[in-house]
Amino acid sequence: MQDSWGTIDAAMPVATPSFSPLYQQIKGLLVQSLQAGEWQPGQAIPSETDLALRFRVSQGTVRKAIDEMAADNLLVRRQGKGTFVASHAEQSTQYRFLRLVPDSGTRAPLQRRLLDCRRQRASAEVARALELRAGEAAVQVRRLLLAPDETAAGGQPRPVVLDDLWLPGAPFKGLTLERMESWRGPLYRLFEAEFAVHMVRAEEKLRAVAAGADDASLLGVAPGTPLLSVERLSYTYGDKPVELRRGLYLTTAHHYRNALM
Amino acid sequence: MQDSWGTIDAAMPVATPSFSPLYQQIKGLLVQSLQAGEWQPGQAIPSETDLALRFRVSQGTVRKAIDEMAADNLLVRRQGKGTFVASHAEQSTQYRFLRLVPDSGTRAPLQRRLLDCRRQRASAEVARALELRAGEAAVQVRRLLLAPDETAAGGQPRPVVLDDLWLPGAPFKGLTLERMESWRGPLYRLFEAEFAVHMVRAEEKLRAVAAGADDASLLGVAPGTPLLSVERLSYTYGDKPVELRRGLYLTTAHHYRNALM
DNA sequence: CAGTGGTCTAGACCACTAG
DNA sequence: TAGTGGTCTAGACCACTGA
Repeated sequence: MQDSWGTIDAAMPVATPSFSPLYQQIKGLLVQSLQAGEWQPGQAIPSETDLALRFRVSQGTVRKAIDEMAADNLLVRRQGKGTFVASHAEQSTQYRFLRLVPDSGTRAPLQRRLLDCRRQRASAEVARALELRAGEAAVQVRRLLLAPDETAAGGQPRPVVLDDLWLPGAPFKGLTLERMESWRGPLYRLFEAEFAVHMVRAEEKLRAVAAGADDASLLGVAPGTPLLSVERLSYTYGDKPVELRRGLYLTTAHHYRNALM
Repeated sequence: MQDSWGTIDAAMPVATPSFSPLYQQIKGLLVQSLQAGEWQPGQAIPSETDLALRFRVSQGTVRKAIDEMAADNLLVRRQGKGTFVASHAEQSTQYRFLRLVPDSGTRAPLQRRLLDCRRQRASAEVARALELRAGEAAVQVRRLLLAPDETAAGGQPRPVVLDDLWLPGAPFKGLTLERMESWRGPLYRLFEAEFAVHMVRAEEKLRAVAAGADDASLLGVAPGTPLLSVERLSYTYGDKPVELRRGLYLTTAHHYRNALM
C-alpha cells in the first residue's frame, strides 16, 4: 500500500497547483469536464472505477468527490445504473428553483404565456449582475405564469407570476419568442438542451412591493395590491452568473415555501 | 477482518429493529442522545474512536454518521478539538434562521423590544401546528426588532420586524417577559440554555400583505404598506414542532435573502 | 449474470489543537 | 507530545439494475 500522497502528478491535467485534498482536486477536474460539456445533462459519467483508474487514485477518493458533487446537485447517483449529470428534465427537479406553491398544497402544473422577447444593450444594472461589458447585448424576456383557479371549478387560469428575464446575448444567440413558444417544459430545460447553459444554483432577494399600474393590469389585480418581488441571479458551473430574473408573485392563494436548515 | 455485518446486537440500546445501514442506526442513536440531553449544545461529544468502541463498529462507520449530522447542522466538527453539539450561541449560527438583511449589506446588530408575553389556551390553529391537545397552554410573545437607521447618521433605530411567537406551555414553563428582557443574545439561545429546547430546522411560508392599522402603527408605517409576512414553524430533534412564529418584515431598506441549490 | 453504486472494515499517515 | 478530526488506500461484500 502506498500511503504517501500529494498533488496529482504532472502527467495529468491539473488546474490548481496549490495544495488541496486529492478529492477536492478530482472534484475540480470533474467540474471542468461538466463546464466543457464533456458529459451532457442527463447522460451518465464514467463509473467510479473508471474514474479512479483515470485519475490514478482509489475508488474511495473518487467517491468522496462525487458525494460532494451530488450534494451540490451537480450529479445524481442511481444505484445499479450509474452517476448522471443533473438536468432540469427530470420530474423531481422540474421546477427546482420555483418556490411558489398553492396554499391548498395540490401542486397543479402552471401555464406559461410569453409576452415579449427582445435583444438590446444591457443596462448598467444588468451588465453588472451578469458580468457583461457595458453595452454588450442581452436578451430580455417577459412572461406570465398562470395557475388554474381553484375557487371556481373549471374556472379560467389566473396569472400568479409576472417574470422579467435578462440573459447574456452571446450564449443565447438564436433565442426567440417562437423558439420558446414551441417549447414544452421548463425554460431551464430549453436553455440546457438548446444553448448548453445549465443553471446550477441561484440567489434570491425577496421584498414586498405594491403593484404598479402596468404590472397590476397584467396580473389582473388592482394597482397597489401587495406583491412578492423576487429578484433572482442564477449561476452555471464555476459560479458564472447567466440569468437575472425579476418576478412578481401574487400571494393571495399561493405562498413562497422555504426550508431553513 | 469481519466482513459480515447486520443489525447492532441486542446488548446495545437499539431503537429501530428494521433494517437500515449501520451508520444510519448509529445516527439514530446519536440523535436520541441529543434528544435526551446526554450532551448539551456547545459541549463536545465523545471522540470518533470512543463512539466506534461503544457501538462496536469501525471508526469509518461512526464517521459517516457524524458526517450526516454535521451536514444537518446537528453537530459541528472542529479539527484537532473534537465534535460539538450545535448551538445558537456561536457567532456563526447566531441568527441562523433570520434571512432579513439590509440592502446595503452591512449587517448591523438588531435591537429587540418586547411588547407582550402571555400564557393562554392554544387556539385551534396554534394547537394543530404545535401538535398540542385542544385547550392546552401556550405562551404567546410579541416583539419588535429594530435596525439602525442608515439614511440619517446617528438616527434613531427603526422597527423592521414585528414578530408573534407561540410556544408550547409545558416545556416553556417559567418563561416571562422579565426573563427575556434581562437576556442578552438571541431568543433561541435562551430557549436552549434555560428550557433545553434546541431549534434544529424550520419551514417558512412567505406572502406579501398590506399592513393593518395596528401592525402599521407598531412598525411606524402607513396602513396598507406592503409587508413581507413570514410564517415559521420550527422543529427540535426528532421533527418535533416547538415554535410557531409569524413575522411581518418591512422591506423598504431590507430584503429576505435566500440561496437556491 | 456482469456492472454499477452503497456499506463496512482495518490500517496508515496528515493537519490541527492544546497541554 | 498526545489526542482529535481529516485524508487516503485496498479489499470485501451487499443491493440494485438490466441484459
